[in-house]
Amino acid sequence: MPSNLDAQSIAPHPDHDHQACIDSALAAARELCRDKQQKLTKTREKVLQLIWGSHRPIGAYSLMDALAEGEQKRVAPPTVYRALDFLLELGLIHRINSLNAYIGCQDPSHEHHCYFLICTSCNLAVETDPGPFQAAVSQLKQQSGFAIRQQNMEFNGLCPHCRELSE
Amino acid sequence: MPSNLDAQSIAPHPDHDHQACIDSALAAARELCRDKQQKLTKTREKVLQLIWGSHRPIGAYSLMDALAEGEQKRVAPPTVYRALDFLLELGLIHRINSLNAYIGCQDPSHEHHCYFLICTSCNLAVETDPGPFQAAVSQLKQQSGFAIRQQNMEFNGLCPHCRELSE
DNA sequence: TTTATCGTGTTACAATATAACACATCGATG
DNA sequence: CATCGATGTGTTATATTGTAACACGATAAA
Ligand SMILES: [Zn+2]
Ligand SMILES: [Zn+2]
Ligand SMILES: [Zn+2]
Ligand SMILES: [Zn+2]
Repeated sequence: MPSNLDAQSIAPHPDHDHQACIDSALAAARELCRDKQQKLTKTREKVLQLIWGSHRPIGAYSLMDALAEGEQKRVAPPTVYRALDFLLELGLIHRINSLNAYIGCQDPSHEHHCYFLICTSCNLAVETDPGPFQAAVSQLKQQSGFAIRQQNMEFNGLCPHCRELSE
Repeated sequence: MPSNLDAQSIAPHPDHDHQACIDSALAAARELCRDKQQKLTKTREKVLQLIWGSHRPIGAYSLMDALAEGEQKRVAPPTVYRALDFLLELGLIHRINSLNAYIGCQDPSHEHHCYFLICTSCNLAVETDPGPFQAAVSQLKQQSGFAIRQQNMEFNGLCPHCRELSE
């Protein structure tokens, strides 16, 4: 996990140095692509950078709008979706199913399950450690007889910042 | 939870008496609507019944197709979505975000979080007990500072039946 | 140079969901 | 009984999210 997050919480502080998040995410992406012999093309890198524009999930069509900024032509949906598919495949981003939106992965260096806390007020999405849940998952495998391959958790509520504001 | 499920697993056995599932689901729905002073209209009841047609999530447009069977006219999307909204609101059904589809709630008598195991082969979706996960959730609340209001888990894998078939 | 592979451009379309407004039903109230 | 308000439905149009199919271009291996 990146180290420039609030020490008291896994949620990024509103005042944190977010450029550092972007830089380290892009650096990690380049490294991962080198390792896996995949090409981080201009389009893919731009999409990843835009996704890392915030810690909030962003939709495919918003990404198209963002890509269009300062350009002559808009890209068509397939262009964005191909980039998203590539980034998803490599684990550089996650899809938030409840929002039809995409967010950067905090730690793409190894595959992992998709566990998120999502603020219903400001849309902040924080990736969390699946570890503490694995005992319950094991039990569930036993009881259900399912061969669980993918875990996806999306919890909603108020982030620390929005809690303060709502008091 | 209904009692006509396989004793060895929380997954419904392929040969179980499914009509009993439908009947008890509809009975529970009528009771809940009476308690909450809500009207289970013809459309709403029909939609609920169709959703309970299987233990697989079904999409809104498939429901529209099913509603059209043997009828002169097709209903328009808003009709189905209104019924779905009503049923979701009352907790009679759940939405499976990863599939854009809807499935009957196993136990609508009290509010609870949405925890599902979903078979990637046959689409069987089994609702599971959030209980074993709550210790980890508490810890997560502490560490994240989030006020968690809603929990949604969707785990994918092979159901017991499909595991056997794939061996 | 040829060929194969990969990434992109472009057009059209599919699938899911909602907005807005008209109408009908029905029970409460006068 | 007559009227009113609340709720549910019908209807049309449209928004939002995502894909299929095929053509083109760059790159790199043979
Ligand atoms: Zn940041
Ligand atoms: Zn927030
Ligand atoms: Zn059944
Ligand atoms: Zn199965």
